[in-house]
Amino acid sequence: MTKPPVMNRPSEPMDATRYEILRHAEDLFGHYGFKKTSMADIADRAKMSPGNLYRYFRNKQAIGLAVVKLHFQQTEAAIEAMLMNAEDPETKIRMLLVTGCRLIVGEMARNPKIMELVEWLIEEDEAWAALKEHIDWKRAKMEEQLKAGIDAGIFADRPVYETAVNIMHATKAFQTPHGLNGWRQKDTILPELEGVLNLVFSGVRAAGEPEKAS
Amino acid sequence: MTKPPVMNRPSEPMDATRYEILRHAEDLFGHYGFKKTSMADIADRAKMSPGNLYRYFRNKQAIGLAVVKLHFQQTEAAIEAMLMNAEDPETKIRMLLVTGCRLIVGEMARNPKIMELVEWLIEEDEAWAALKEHIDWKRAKMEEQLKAGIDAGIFADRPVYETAVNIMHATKAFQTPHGLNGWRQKDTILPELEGVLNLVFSGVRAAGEPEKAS
DNA sequence: TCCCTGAATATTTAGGGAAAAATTCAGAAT
DNA sequence: ATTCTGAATTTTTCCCTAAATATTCAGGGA
Repeated sequence: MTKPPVMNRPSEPMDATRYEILRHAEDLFGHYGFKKTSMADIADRAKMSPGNLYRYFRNKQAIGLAVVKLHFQQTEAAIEAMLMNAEDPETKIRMLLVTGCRLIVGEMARNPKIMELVEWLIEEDEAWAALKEHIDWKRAKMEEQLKAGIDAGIFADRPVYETAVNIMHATKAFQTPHGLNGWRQKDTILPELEGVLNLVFSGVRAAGEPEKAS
Repeated sequence: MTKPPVMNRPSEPMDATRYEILRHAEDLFGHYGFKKTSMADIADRAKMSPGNLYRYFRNKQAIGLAVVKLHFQQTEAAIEAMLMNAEDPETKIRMLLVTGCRLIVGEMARNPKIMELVEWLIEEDEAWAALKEHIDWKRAKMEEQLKAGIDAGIFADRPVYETAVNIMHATKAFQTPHGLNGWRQKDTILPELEGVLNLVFSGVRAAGEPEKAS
């Protein structure tokens, strides 16, 4: 049984009215979609006049963006929680990426309207910065684990930032709603991501073969 | 994992009329875009009546698809030519992917209208099979080189099909018009692909560390 | 002053008929 | 028989206006 998604308490300071608007907006966007939800609908639910919404948000898109940002925050919190269960750096990196992917896929099934909103906002260049922040967050987490793995002698000693960026690129198609749409059947995604991760950790070259200058 | 058969891809039998239609259609699609080119336009250029087009193509989409297939064939030919310049398997695999990416990026700059057509056809599920064939072609080429590398002792001895699939997934975002649109500035793509390839060939783990069961 | 309302204004969307384009087809041309 | 034409038919797009919606703003109540 799946509980309906409950929004987390936002981490940024946010007054009660602002939060009240977001709560109802998320609910309505999820039910009817972003475009079919009117400012009047939101105002009704939040028991205020349409005009008042503009004291808290520049416009309707800004409300959509705030909802999306909350979802990113939730995802990050869920990933943090997951990471507590793992011991070694490799497993943590795998979890970081697999959990992220699983959450998006689950969200696309459970809450397609919100995912449409994310995609649309990204196309409109609105959510680009937010998505980039989320990706940077993941990459930074990964850097920590790469560092730990190198210190433990498990990973080859290579620059962590560059390596993290490369891993992010190699798994890019598994991490954005945009990229995930490229797949036809969503149920093969996780094994495929596992495959890429196996490759990424092992590499193609035989042990002892020198690296090529590219 | 089950390997799909690699089928011969002889271009469909193409008589002079059929080719004449395609020539002009490609030209018009490139100039005005697929949707703004009418069957009447194509018929005019090809000096025939609109009705006659339907003796050679089921409908307008089929013409678009044929144009796209031609582009895939051209790309494959260009890649084949490139591969002749390389000696060792690693360089060949790198070229296979880098050249493919470079060609798409170049094509997107030079011929954006045709790339839009590709994307649109894929969304309409029309060109999906053609794209899949193209991807399978690349993957099969890669398998050959993996095999050669393993035989030469340069690559670790792992199943070539699975490895090739994983490499394709890891570079997916660099290989489809769809995926490439996810990038903001196209001029950083090639270095980023190089980075992913370095990672893929070297792997993250330190030499001698055992592989994990995933 | 601060928070808010609701009517006024600006912008976007929806519906429906006209125009254009896609597709079909009866039969002409070769 | 085969290839092709051009008008007839079906489907899609375009365009325009009414209606819906987004956004602004002048002012009301704490």
